[in-house]
Amino acid sequence: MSTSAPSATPGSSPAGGPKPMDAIMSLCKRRGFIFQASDIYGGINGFWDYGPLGAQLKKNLREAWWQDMIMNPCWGRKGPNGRRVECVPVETRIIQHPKVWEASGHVGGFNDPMVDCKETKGRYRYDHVMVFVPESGDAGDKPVFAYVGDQPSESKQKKKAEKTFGAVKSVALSSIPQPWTRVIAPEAEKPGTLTEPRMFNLMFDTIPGAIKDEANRAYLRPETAQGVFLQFKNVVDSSRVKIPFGIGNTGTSFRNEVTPRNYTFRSREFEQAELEFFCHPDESFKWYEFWRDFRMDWWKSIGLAGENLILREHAKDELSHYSVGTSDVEYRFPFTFPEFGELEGIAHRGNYDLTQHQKHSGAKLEYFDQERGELLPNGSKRGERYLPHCIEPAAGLDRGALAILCEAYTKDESRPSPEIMKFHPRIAPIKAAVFPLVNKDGMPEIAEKLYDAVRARFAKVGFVEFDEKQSIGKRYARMDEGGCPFCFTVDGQTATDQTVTVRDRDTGAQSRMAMDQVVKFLEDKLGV
RNA sequence: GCGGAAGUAACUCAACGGUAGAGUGUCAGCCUUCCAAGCUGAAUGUUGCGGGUUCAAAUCCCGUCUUCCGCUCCA
Repeated sequence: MSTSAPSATPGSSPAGGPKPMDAIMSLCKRRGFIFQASDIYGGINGFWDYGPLGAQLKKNLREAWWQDMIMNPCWGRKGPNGRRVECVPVETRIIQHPKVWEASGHVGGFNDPMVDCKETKGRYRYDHVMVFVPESGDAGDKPVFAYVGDQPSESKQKKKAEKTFGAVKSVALSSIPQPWTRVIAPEAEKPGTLTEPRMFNLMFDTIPGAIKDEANRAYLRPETAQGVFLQFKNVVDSSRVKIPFGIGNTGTSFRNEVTPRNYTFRSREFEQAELEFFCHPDESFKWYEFWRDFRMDWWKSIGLAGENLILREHAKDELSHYSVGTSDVEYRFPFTFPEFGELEGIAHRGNYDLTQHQKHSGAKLEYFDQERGELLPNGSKRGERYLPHCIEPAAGLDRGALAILCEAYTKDESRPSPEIMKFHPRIAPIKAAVFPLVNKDGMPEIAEKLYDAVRARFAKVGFVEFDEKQSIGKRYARMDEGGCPFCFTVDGQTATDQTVTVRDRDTGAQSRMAMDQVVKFLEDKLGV
């Protein structure tokens, strides 16, 4: 039988609005994609675990990135220099020397309590803010004037304070009882615009070593990129790479997000897949465009095609201080709809990071390029010494997995199994399933044999399932929710002509094929 | 961080202050020759957690945690 109901468009609900996020989350829990971390203890804010299907889904995503970025970069596409793109991997640690994060700029004004001004949007270090009050210390109902030492606000506020009180003295903001309804912020006009002090400790910290000594404080990395810069010289010295080339790094990072929100989208622990591509400054912008375009194509290739994916070039005033160009690959999540949320940032970082680490570590990180410089009489080039520029495509694997889950979720009420996860076969955690149509007449035995063969061949890329329980309809439905793209069923005809049916998840349509063609069929469909 | 809403079985949800239930799923058996079909049965709950009020709390009160929504934040 062949039922091919019209399938809903992946990526949007039939009405064209956002898909129901609660239904997606419910399915993710029910089928073992995503669980809340420490669920039985009531959960922990900002942390999520993956269940059996989710773990394999994410592994497939990570593997796809590894293959297409490191082992066979850009599917063999030629770079702007007309040559093959070359990349190598590293695997660097979550914990590095604390000075790394000083050099990178991550340790700075963000580990101290800060107060914000609601009127001017100014932000001040709490312990730096002083206040002019009357000499007596009692301002009565009058406002008092906050300032920051050695800033224009100091003299300005002092004048105002003296006009109000006459003789004044200055005290720390922290000595004034909250709420600060009578405090006028440094650049503000109205009183009471300062928030209470807040800690912006973005980075998690820890103390390595058996003895707890503050002097040893180290941080859990907020990005994997820095590990690459730290090992740049070692990689160059040990692996015969030549500029231009990339170094990829994947792994867990931590950010103490102020407000974890939107399911796994803004988690405090998350996994990144980052490539740092080093090139000569003169060629850097071309490489930036190259990577920007490839990364967009890549996300499309694993199933995020459609209107839900966009490439957004950052405006000038949005750029980091070191970047001359940044683009985001963004996906229209149900919870951002109709806006988009970032999946990956492709940043031109110039030579900022290598410069910083060279300065802070004292190590020489320049690259000696023997293919550049004037031609010498002996036929070789003089060479050129420089700090390479860096293009950084930095993807969030958990965000990628979430986008894939959202994109795949399809509700089709016309199907007996209305909820279908339409994963791209390459990413699908379950690759195939084998069923006996009924649990008798020799069918289970034949099906087991087929299952063994398929599993032996494809277990390295995902689950291969065998299911003989309950009705065939329930088994198909289960596979639809798990996102298994192909189900092979042994039926009464199999014993006589060695054929089985293959059912397509997205259409429900079936066709018959020789049993010994099943492995070949899957090889083609799964691309392995 | 602020404001609002919610939290009961794996999922979706019921239950007047008075014995915690249903549907779905899961599991087992029977049946079954292609789509959550049928029959029979089973397991799963300190009602998020901790206090309080009460003879009695899923229910009322307080605290706390988590999730969702809106602000804020997102180096």
